[in-house]
Amino acid sequence: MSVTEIREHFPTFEKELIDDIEAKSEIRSFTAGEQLMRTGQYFKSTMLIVEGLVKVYREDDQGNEFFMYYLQPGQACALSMVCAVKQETSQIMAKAVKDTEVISIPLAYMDEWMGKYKSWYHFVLETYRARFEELLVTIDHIAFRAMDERLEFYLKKHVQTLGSNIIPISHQEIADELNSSREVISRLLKKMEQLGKVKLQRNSIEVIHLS
Amino acid sequence: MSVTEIREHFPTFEKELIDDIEAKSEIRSFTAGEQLMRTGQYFKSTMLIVEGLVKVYREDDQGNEFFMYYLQPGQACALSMVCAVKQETSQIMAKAVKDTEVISIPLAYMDEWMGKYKSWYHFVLETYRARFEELLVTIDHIAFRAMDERLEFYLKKHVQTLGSNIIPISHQEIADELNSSREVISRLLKKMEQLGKVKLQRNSIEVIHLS
DNA sequence: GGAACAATGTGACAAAAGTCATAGACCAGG
DNA sequence: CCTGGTCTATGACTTTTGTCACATTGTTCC
Repeated sequence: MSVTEIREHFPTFEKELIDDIEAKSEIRSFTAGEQLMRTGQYFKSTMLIVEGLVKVYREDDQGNEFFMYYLQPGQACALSMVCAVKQETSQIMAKAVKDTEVISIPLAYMDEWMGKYKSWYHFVLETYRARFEELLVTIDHIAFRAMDERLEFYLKKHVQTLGSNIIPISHQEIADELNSSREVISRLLKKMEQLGKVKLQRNSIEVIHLS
Repeated sequence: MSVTEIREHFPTFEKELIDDIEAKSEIRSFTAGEQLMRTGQYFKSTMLIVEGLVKVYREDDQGNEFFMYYLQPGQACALSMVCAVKQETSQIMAKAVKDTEVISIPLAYMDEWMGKYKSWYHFVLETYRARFEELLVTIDHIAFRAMDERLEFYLKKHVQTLGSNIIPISHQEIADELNSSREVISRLLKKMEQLGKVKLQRNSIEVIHLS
């Protein structure tokens, strides 16, 4: 991991912090589909995303999963930070969607830098705030919105995150992530296609325009 | 606010921190039913609960509200902390359930103490973690559970929080907080009464035993 | 090309939750 | 003790979502 690369994705970090990161952290790579984190796991480090895309989701005892949010380069997993400090276990799962590189920072420095580097302190707090807000938006949707609206929101978010209006995903996968059933998603998608909002192909959805 | 009182509710705080709090914070009182915080408000301070009980809930554009969690003495509002740092607006509402006293700490010290007092630093992070976890539990419930289970959970939480198995609340209020309708809640409660789980009175519910 | 499999489409039905209408029960103030 | 207001009960109905069964269409790999 070069200084330039770190600076590119974390532009607010001051020089000394970047040096410290370079000296003390470790790069870890995950191939698409690999788990970064699973329920019940203890953390010994906190992770900053440098390359790729990570999906964060919740899973209950019966194996139902539920999509929460994506992490992109320049972001960090709030839970790995917050659990790290108290040595608590995680209640969420994270999986690499694309091939992914993360900076793995040992727990000890996480604490030390909070006092030492203003930019690190702000980064950590901003990470908490951003994830907290995302959870609130998630709650809004599942509490207040019906499935058709949630599906549109889900597609919109994917278009933004992937930077492409073609989403490579099956109806079954969407159903899992929204905790619904395949038939329901298929029906809603078909309705959206008739309204000209999307175009359906096998294993992918082309988003034309959403409200 | 006396040193003894602060120490009682925040036993982990070191002596110097308590002195600082005493010197620099302000006590604010709210009567039952009063709003501590509303959507869109800017924060100039962060609040620690000393006495009473505060309900934190979410509200959407159409005025639907949605119960998130209670704050009790010894706890703090994570959002007031996290928003404070970035001067962002809040997306939640907080209301005093009982008469409530809070320590109001100006934003400036919040930051300063993070570096200065280890116990403050840990308190803040633990606050984030705890609220984050509570949000995750909330998401689990609305995503994975049906209304009957959610209702039981809601009642259980109230019994714990209030320290009494008689909950003074109307069916309509419960319906609002679970984002359901009064009739649905009435029907479910009636079913629970037939199963011997609760006893219904006007404006209150006596919890006998929940699974 | 054809077998085997994955993904999608669709009708019929069930279950859960929301809505509407209406009535009775309870309570507070005059 | 009557009256208006709030709270609760309940049947009938609609809508949404979930489930089941089965047909159809692509895809992959011999």
